[in-house]
Amino acid sequence: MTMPQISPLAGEPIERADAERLAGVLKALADPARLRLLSLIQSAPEGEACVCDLTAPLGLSQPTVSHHLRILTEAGLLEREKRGVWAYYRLVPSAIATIADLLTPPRKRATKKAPR
Amino acid sequence: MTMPQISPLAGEPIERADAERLAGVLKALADPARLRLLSLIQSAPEGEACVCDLTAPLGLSQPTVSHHLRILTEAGLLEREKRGVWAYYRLVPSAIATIADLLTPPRKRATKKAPR
DNA sequence: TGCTCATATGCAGGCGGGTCGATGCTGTAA
DNA sequence: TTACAGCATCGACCCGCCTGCATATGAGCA
Repeated sequence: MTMPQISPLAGEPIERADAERLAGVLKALADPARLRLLSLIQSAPEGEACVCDLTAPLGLSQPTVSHHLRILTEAGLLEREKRGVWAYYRLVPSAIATIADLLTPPRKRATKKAPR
Repeated sequence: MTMPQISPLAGEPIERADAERLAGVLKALADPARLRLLSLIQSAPEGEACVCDLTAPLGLSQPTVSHHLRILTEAGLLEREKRGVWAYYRLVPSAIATIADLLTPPRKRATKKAPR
């Protein structure tokens, strides 16, 4: 899932393709279980966690947790590192920061001041 | 749809209720048609648009457009004003800014915007 | 080689959501 | 009052997604 380059809330209306790409990333975020996964991973020691650490606090089965982690990884929000038998997931901070920037109505394009 | 108060990507793991509220707002955003609606309304003259102006550029039927506008309004992203026969929609800028802030990890603002 | 544990994948059920046609509702104008 | 335009609601269809169970894969160990 590639990240859109233009902001949907500034200047020109966005095209269909850009809207679909951004919607794809937002769909990955728009799930309670996945939001909690991101939160759990972020707050874990070393900022990483394996599947076995995430199953219990979510109250979901292991296949379901793996499924959500896969969606988040394919969306570019998580990165996976296999160490031995365990698979460690960690956030990709620039990805989420990019989404936040895309959603922020930027006054910065052609104007004077950015009250904020 | 009330807005969550805490950031999902900072500090403590979020609770189920907060995750569901934030996911609800993100679900409203995570649709290509609705992203284009927000973009079209934002870029329209006076920053407002009625349904009849939005049907053609989206290529969707009028009931479908009204349906999406309703979802965005109930999520707190749009506000509706009836003037005569027309219903004018405009952005609620603070709502989208709030979502962007929730997604932004406060301490990690050092990450720069994606180049391009 | 076998065995076990952690994880991923396949499959199926059930539910929610996007879309449209038809219809109802509300102002506006003739 | 009647007719019409803009918009919302209703009903229905279809597709995608969340979930769990069962199973496959793969790594470490005896």
